[in-house]
Amino acid sequence: MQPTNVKNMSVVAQIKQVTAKAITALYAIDIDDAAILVNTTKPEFEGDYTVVLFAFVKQLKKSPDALGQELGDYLVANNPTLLTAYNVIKGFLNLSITDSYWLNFTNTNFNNEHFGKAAPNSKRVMVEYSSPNTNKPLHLGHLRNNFLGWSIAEILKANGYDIVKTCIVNDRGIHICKSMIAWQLFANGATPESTGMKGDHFVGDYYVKFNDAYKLEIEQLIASGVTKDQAEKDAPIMKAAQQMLIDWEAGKPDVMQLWQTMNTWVYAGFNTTYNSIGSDFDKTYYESNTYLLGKDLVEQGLEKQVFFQKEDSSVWIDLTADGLDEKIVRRKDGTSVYITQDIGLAEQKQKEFNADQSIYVVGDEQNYHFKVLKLICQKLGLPSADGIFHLSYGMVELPTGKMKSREGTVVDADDLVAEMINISQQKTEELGKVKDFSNDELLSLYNTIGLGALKFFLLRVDPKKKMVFNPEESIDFHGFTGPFIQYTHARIKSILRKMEQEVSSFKFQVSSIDSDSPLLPLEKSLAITLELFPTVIGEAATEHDPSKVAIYIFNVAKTFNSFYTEHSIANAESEEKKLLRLQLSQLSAQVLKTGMQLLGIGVPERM
RNA sequence: GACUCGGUAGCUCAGCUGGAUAGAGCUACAGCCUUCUAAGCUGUAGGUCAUUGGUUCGAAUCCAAUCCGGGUCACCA
Repeated sequence: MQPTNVKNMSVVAQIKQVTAKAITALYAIDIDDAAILVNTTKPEFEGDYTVVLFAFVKQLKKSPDALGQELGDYLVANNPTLLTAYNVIKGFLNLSITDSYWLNFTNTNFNNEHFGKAAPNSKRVMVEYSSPNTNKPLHLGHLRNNFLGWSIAEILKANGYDIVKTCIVNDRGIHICKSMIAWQLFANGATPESTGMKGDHFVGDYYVKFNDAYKLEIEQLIASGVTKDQAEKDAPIMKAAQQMLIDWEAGKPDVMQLWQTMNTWVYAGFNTTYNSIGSDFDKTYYESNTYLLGKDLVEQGLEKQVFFQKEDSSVWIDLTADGLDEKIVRRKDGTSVYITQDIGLAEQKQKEFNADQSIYVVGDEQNYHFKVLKLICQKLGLPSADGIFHLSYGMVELPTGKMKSREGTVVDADDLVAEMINISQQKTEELGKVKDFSNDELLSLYNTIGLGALKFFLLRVDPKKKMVFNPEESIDFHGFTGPFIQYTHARIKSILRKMEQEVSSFKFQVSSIDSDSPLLPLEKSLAITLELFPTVIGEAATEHDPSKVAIYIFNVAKTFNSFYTEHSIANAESEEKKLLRLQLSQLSAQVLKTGMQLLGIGVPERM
């Protein structure tokens, strides 16, 4: 925090600063701002913010009470624009902020569309997310990944970073070959066009068909007296898939042709899904192009003696000193393993984009992998190494437990999105508030609400934690949900539309407020809540946690709704009050809009 | 087994750089639409913060052990 520009400092930061100064002035002791604990005051006590004094009691050899009195006196006397009163209860120094401070705050920010956002800081961050396999369509787990990736990118942008969004498509490997084999065997030349299916679902079906056929062959083999292990190896369809992978790596023309055709189908399907959920990428990497990367780095690693070779000529790194294992980086046959291409890709990204940080949005089952990846890159001395950050997120489970493709409990992304949009249509029609909307407007509204509900549901919990997706609860549009916030925004916009006269002619300038009508509790708590926005955006970025934003804007919406129910804006007690409330309303709408935008969620003008 | 993450209200989750009587939403119950959108607001009910011990002025938060659950420990990705 730069103490030079007081105007841009949060209230809490200012309190810390003046408290540190006060302690220095009173007791000739240097105190770091960060050492001072400031909380919001509990509602049952008088005051807005509380300085916790216990930490200094011992050092200053004062009783909490005496210290509180002295500090309080000094603070209020020396900061008349910020503080108006104090009281001390036990070791807590409760401070009251002046009304004029809050009036000034709303006055200077209500018309600022960038409120909460930081200026560009000339640092670049790459965010890799989504990273699908091309053998099946996206599911609920991918949605969490996509929403997180998009949101963290937006949050970092709001903190001034230059963002490059990337996607690595896993378009090669045995799983793709399985779909290809099954298509050859069972499709009779069918295509997405001929069947009217979305390409990714079409290909995914053949992946399922492969597994069905494979299972059947295993059963037959076992019935003929073969052991299970042997049957799994011997099943003809599996052998065919493995052969196809070899042919693919050899570049056999007909295999390449089929591979390209089927991937094209899948990409068409993915693009539809990405469009509907709002995912986009500045750069897409394909594993078929990157899987050979990193080979030269293995050589370099051997030269630098970061890696070592075993008798069978396979290449390893010893990470036991770092509490991990030995890890292979090149097979004895000279082919590279997964982590090798990741090292290579990290280097490639660095060359291409030269980012200060590289965030990988990947599930927590790969925690170990990314720990290893970062370590190896560091030991190799790659310039990108220290910037590697694994944004690890927990699995999405159903109330019945984990999603299992074998049991058909996987929630398909397209289905889910469609269902959410459907439900938002039903609810909207039931309420009948937008009967004058055109068809296009209606469709766009259903989309905004349906996706808003879904995205908010998946983003409102800490990414690191696994979460339960309850279909019934997630489609609830009340309480801690996206639609609740969208609704609050629409409400505010409705008021602003109705009071356009005031909005345009007075521009809401409130220069003073009469002493007869100080800030009412709900007015003040709304201002206090709004003032937190820049701090929250900063925290969400440093902790890579969009849920911080979700929880915060829910709070803003709740606080606004209480304020709105209690106080009339159009028929306020005085002109000053009316303008103040208009300012608070406009700033609330602004914060809700920006906050939702950071989550990738739109807010309607009406709903 | 080793490593790792978690266990907070009936359910889903906040709170965890130690601070006042642990908070939301959902559910249940009771109220509030002649006044700016009731997808709203207000209230009631709901807790041994997994257990035990420790650290200290103070522990849901830090430490240790135990119990329970997830993940990882592939020449898969």
